[in-house]
Amino acid sequence: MRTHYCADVNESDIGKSVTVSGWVASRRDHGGLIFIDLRDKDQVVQLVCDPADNVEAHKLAEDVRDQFVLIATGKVRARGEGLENPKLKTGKVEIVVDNLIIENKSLPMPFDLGDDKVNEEIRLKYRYLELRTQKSYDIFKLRSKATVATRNALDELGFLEVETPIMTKSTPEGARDYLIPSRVHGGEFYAMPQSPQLFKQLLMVGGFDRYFQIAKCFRDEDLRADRQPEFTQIDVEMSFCDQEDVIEIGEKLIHSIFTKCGFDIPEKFNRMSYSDAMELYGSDKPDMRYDLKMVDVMDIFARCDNEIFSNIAKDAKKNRIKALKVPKGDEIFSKRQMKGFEDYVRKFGAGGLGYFQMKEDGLKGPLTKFFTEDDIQAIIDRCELEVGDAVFFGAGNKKLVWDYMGRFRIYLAEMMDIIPKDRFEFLWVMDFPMFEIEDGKMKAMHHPFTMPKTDENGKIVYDELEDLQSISYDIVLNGTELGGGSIRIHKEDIQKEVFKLMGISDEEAEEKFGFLLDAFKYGAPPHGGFALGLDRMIMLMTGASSIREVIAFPKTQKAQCILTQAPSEVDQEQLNDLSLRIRKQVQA
RNA sequence: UAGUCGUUAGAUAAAUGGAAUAUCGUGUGCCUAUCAAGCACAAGUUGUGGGUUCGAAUCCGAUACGGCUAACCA
Repeated sequence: MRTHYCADVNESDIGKSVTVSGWVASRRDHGGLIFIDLRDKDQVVQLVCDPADNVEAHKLAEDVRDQFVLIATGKVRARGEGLENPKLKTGKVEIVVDNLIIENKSLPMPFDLGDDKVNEEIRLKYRYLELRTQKSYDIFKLRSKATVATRNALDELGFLEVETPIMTKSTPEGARDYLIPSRVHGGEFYAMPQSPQLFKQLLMVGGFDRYFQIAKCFRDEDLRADRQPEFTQIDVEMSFCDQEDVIEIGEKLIHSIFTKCGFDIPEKFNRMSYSDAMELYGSDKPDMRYDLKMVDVMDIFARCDNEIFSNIAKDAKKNRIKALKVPKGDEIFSKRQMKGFEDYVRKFGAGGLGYFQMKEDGLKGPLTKFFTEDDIQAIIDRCELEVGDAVFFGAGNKKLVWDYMGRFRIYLAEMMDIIPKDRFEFLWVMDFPMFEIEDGKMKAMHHPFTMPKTDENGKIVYDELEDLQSISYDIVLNGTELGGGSIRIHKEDIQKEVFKLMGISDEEAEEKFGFLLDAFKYGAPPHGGFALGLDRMIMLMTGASSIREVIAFPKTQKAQCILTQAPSEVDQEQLNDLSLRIRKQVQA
């Protein structure tokens, strides 16, 4: 049908007859002479309809409107002196149309294509029109490049791509499942996978040695700017490996993907322990593009006259008093702003937010009166304060302090606009705790199949269960959790002990994961792996502000698809088939 | 569920309690070299439903919808 894509028409075609096709990006009628910018998948080429060249084509062009579908044949010619358009790749030439076919018409656009200020609801309702823009095309071109690079890189490293089921078994723990009612087994449900975790471990028992999958995953939790109910994960698992082997594969894969997508990133990434990440940055996914580290000042506050602080400082195990220095903060922020920061951290459970200002004549602030001169000097030294700096304090339960001081760090960085764009800072966060206590219950921090650290005899040893570490790692990019993984438990006795520590009974374990535990009885190899969030990766590569931009047909925060109106009610007949009855909500 | 911001023409925005405006788009007409071209003209249920008022886009309740955030996300 076509001889050229619009983008490919160039000076070497001058004098030749070409056929191009696409959508009208703009039409300009100069009275007698009509110009049409024709766009196909990405680029634009200019058509000229001149009655002096072809009366019929010109007559047809009078009816042409934006986004009509055209097939145009004509001679390529150089644009005259001063008529070139440097903004277009094809700006040095144009096509003089002698045969024009209006293949299809279009209603006027319901919104201005390419105007990203347009309400997202409208853009999503007409998502297919937004996809027609160059910006969208470029995003999905990059996404495609990334997935192809993934397949090539892993193929070269000896990984086998295997598909695992979408209709599977509900596994409690973790996020809420999306359920699929069974017709054949009334009252029973399949679950959609939150990740192919258990299947990939079974593939290791199956002897495939190295597996990967670009896997759709489903989680029924509330949506965020970087979270969708269905998302894509690059899922990787390998046998006979230790942590270093897995990290090496992860770095090779990420390096290969980013390189193929045109980004220059290092081959090896920095590492940080989970506990350092929390103590220094108040986050298990610190953004390393800027500094703003926290400093511990609990010992100094223990000596102050303020009982609130000295009491908090008494329990060094449970509590923290952290200082966050903001270079030149006293010069940047007004006193009013500094007080306003307190409101920000209160939203995340902080009792308050103390601050000092470093003035010419020493440290000032509402809290200084509680400290001796020596201790004030100690604070200055510990925080390395210089004139013009401000320093903020958070005190209380360590998890709370980490959380709100960590958020405050990000908030400050955004406010001061010190986050460099166009930079990729990768970081491995290592040695996550095995368990976390939630409502007095021991919960797996990663998942219950994560290998805890053991001694040389393969025994789990710990003083406090909370301090027991696991062999697990997250890969963090610019403050976003790009993915994570772990070495898995492949021995029955360790798995049993972990279940026991978590308070999961043998019966419960059997019922929930019996198939996996059975499989491990038949020679499970040591194995481990990781998974990378593909959507988030593309989001970071393209600088998109929302994950919805990098998903072809995304859902809104209420988990609806505005385009198809899903979810929707179904026929009574379908419900009967599935042995389901809908309990009607009674209007109050 | 809560906090917060928002909802004005097809789109984006403006409007001290007193005539609803602008830009783009759309339609019609004019125009032979523009670069989303220019000129002229044309078309409006202020999300919905109440209230206060001589008079409401504006003030006050209510409600719907959307964005962001929190709880959730092994």
